[in-house]
Amino acid sequence: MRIGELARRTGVSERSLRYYEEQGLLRPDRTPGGHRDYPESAVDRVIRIQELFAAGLHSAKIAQLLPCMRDADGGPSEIATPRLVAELAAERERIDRMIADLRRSRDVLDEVIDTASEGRATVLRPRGAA
Amino acid sequence: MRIGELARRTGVSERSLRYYEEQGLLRPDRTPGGHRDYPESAVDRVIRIQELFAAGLHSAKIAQLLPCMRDADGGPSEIATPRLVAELAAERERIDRMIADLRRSRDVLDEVIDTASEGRATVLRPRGAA
DNA sequence: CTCCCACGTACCATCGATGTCGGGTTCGGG
DNA sequence: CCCGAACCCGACATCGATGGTACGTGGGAG
Repeated sequence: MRIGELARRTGVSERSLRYYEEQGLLRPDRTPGGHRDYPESAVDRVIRIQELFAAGLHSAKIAQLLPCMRDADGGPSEIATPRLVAELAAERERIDRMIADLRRSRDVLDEVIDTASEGRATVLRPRGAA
Repeated sequence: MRIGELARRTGVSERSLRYYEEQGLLRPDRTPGGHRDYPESAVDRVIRIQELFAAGLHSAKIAQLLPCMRDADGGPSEIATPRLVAELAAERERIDRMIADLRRSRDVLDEVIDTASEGRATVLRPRGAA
């Protein structure tokens, strides 16, 4: 399929798809005229790329990681090197820490939201200075 | 305390502390000579600011949020407006989605790491909380 | 009074993914 | 053949927090 359809089906802009290719994350064929021609599997791949970006991985790391992932087509086409595995383990721990941080921040937001709810009740039923 | 000590105790650069002030997140007193003079409570406050930044909140929203938080000094100095509460609830959901995404990405990394480990000698891999 | 470090302000640079713009080319239906 | 839509490419802009630089000043110890 061409870039327009892939953009529509993934929700990712054409600009970003070209950027992904520039970063080595996608390698579409080209029509004789030079237009990009993506296989069906590109849809899943783009979605996975987006997830990894959301996890804070940089394009360079994703580029190393992608060939080691189980593709929709079958098994991984490459096996991660020990060095890459170490880096991924580090990313894994970073993600764990990030999840913990996010949980704390979420709790903070909950506290403020709760306090505001109580405050509103207090406004309706004043109880003296606090 | 002055900015250098606060930077040392929080691990946040002086540059960032000045930026926080510029964004209305900190309002230190000034010495007669113009140097910033922070209260002891600024340490906790800066740490909280960092957590909120890590959660993806922008400085403007943190500026609104901070006065509504329970301070080390006592209760919140302000109560969140309904409008702010709505925005915070939206942030809360965004954080929830982010956590879910991060879990998925972590699983992806685990899969790659596992695949790489198969066939090799058993590798000790930290098994964090699921 | 003099040092010198810590501090002040102001400004420009950086990172990475993405937006945007402009000008040129390909494609496919009529 | 013609036209408009879709595509290509290259280059510049953007966002936000932070780093870094340059240059001037406060402040405490000697």
